[in-house]
Amino acid sequence: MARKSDDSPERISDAEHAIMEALWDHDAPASAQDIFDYVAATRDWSLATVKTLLSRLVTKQAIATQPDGRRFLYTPSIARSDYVGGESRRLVNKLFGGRAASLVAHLAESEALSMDDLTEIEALLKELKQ
Amino acid sequence: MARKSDDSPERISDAEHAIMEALWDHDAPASAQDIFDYVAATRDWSLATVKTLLSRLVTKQAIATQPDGRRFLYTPSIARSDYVGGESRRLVNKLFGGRAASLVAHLAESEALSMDDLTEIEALLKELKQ
DNA sequence: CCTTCATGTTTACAAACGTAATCGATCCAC
DNA sequence: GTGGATCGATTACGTTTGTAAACATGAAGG
Repeated sequence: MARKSDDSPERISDAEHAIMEALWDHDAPASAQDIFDYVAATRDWSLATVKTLLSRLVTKQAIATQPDGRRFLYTPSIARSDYVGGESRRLVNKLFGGRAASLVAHLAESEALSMDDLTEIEALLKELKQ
Repeated sequence: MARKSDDSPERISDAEHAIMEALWDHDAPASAQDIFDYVAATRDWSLATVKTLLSRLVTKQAIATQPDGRRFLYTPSIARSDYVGGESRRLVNKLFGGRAASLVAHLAESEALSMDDLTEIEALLKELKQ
């Protein structure tokens, strides 16, 4: 048998990720031009580049298209929080043997967390624990 | 002018990272063969592949060599904890706008943290806070 | 000495990525 | 209806990555 029509969530590259962020943020279906305008602030890309990235994302099934006249509107087909979760997990697996607590420990020890952060997290944990 | 003899810590790829882990773990200077034996457990690589990755890492100045007879011994030139810190920060910047606390929040909410993890982290925080 | 083996170096090659130009079709304004 | 603007699709091209074979060289054994 073997998987034909797929499952494996194709890896999204850095440049592609910038496009995804634009889509997530601008949370209605957006045209290529919209995305281009949006990312122009941060990335110095040509419209052509944005279009290329959009097609690649469509191929990877990370976004979906819907026709709108003679153009397309694009929508993310995965939720940002799922993506973020996946990437976080990847990192935790790769660097902390899958133990998320180790990540937190590392952040804390390396002072990536301010005192305020600590307090905030502590409150959060308290809430989650009960 | 422009930077000649460099600074920017060259990005380490996934495959290269596996080599780094081997070096960090096997914490004496190691030969290519040593690394090969070491990673054989997890990655089905040929010795040639390991050698290629080692040279690339040398080029990227992530590891240093010291001659040992007619071969080389390799040593990481960056500490694992620095690397881990850098990668973690990268992720936090990319996905959480630089706010590490958001990462923790996300892990917690998405139940990437078990009850035990929560307790463990809570204890950790308590310790760090005072 | 000559063969064999170990070792680093060079070269290889396909896939993914970053970045874009070009092409073909369509729509809009004159 | 014609010329320019606008779109998606196709093609391009250099770099990085994954994976390795081929090559050169020196050591070691017989």
